[in-house]
Amino acid sequence: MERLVRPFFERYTPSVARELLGCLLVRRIGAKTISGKIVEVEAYRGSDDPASHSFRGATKRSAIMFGEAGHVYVFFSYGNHWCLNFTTEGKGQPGAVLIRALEPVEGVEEMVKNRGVSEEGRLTDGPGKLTKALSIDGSLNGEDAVTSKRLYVLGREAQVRISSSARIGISKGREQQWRYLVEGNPFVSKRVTRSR
DNA sequence: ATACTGATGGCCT
DNA sequence: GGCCATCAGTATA
Repeated sequence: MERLVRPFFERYTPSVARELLGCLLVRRIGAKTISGKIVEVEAYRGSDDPASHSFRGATKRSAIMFGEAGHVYVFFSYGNHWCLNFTTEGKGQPGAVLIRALEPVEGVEEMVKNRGVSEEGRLTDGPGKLTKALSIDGSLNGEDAVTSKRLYVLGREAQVRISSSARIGISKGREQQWRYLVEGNPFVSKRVTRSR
């Protein structure tokens, strides 16, 4: 499999999001490799998307979304969890794809250790869980996934069936069906849309 | 099975 | 002060 290149990310965010499904997310820490197939994502854009961090323009947190596509955007959520995104579109045109769930492929023992659990099940079926499993935190914010040795994405080998829904955990922008899942994959997040 | 809640911090009004 | 791109635990059925 080939690593995803810059032009892949420099497109309309929902298209990038759909095509990230089935790709392999790779995390390398020294000699160790942890990887998983991307099975659930969400697209976030800019001034047309009230659910996005970049809706009201660039802030210290969201500045990365306004920069070059293909970079890692990691933010701290609910005071407890890190969430992983890849930036999209062009400079000045903000966008990012949130990685919501993985199907573990390599380094399962390491994931178990990082998660601090005893069982193998449900290691990466949520955005906060997969960052913990892959040891991803704010120190990777801004990393260039096109050139990084620590965190990158390999293209998919086979076509996947995709279904979509409203995004999870947001109250505005629910009209967009910008959450994408690999149809029938058991590793997608189990939480259902809140009705707040 | 669903429903609610505490933890905990950054960002917004 | 209120609102979150969350999760694990507890309570209730």
